[in-house]
Amino acid sequence: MTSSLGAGLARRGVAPDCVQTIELVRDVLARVGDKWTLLTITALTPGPLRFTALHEHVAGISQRMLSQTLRALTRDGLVTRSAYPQVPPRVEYALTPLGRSMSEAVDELVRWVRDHQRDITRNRDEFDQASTAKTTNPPYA
Amino acid sequence: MTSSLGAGLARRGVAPDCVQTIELVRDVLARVGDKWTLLTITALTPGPLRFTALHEHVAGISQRMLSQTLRALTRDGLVTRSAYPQVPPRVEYALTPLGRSMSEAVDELVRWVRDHQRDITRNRDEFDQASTAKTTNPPYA
DNA sequence: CAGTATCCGACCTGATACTG
DNA sequence: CAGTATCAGGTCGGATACTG
Repeated sequence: MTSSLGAGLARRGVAPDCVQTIELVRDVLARVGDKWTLLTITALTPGPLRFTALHEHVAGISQRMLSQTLRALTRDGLVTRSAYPQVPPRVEYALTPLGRSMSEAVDELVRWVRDHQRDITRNRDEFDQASTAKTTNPPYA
Repeated sequence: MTSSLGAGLARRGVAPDCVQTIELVRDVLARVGDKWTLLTITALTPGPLRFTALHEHVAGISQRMLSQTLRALTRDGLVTRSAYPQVPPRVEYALTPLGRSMSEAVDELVRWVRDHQRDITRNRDEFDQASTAKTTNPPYA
């Protein structure tokens, strides 16, 4: 079996710490899957950046979302926030070793998606076409 | 560099198909990170299951959400839906080879999370404590 | 510069009820 | 059995305006 999640995670009555794990997994997965995290991490991969620089690199993000995303990443220890007491203020964000480590793990998945991109989009097209078709001409009819 | 996303994805002016890739990546990541997908896939890993069986295996899911999750997975070609024309109706869901393939890729990430679980929760605790502390006793003060 | 505060619409989710 | 329809509550994200 493929599952490092353990057999029967979805069953009722799994061990509490296993449940805790699955929740954290979903949590991390959800974070990396949210609208801006992946882009932000990618922007930080070459090296540290200041808030404004990030704001420019991650096209389309608002200050609010960037700030929020960075705080979440910092909280998890994936990114460091270094504030230098200057006027005007200067704050640099950088990936931590943990952050890079995760980034690499995520990259596996990124690679998978890239390798199977065609399959997925084709499947979607077929599905959508079939769904549309059934209104005018049901399959198997 | 670690990035199979390519350098500068977050920059303006990246190649269109690269943008398409990143969007699909986020899309897949978001799906796998949503509340029920991982649990559903895990439930299907041992073998095919009927709708009601899934509903029982994935504790806490509503019919609505299960139906929605399954449709999304089916659309992407990760799961097959086989309806047998009987009374009462019988519908079986199963992972496709593509679905298993993705499940394995995801498992890498799952393993990573499990391996770094302690780090993350510790980081969070420290961060939260520091945040709370600053109200009563600012750090570095 | 590096954020925070506020408002607001869109979307996601769960609960409940109904159907082929 | 295997769903869909509908509604209410909460959350997410963007736009805008303001601050140390």
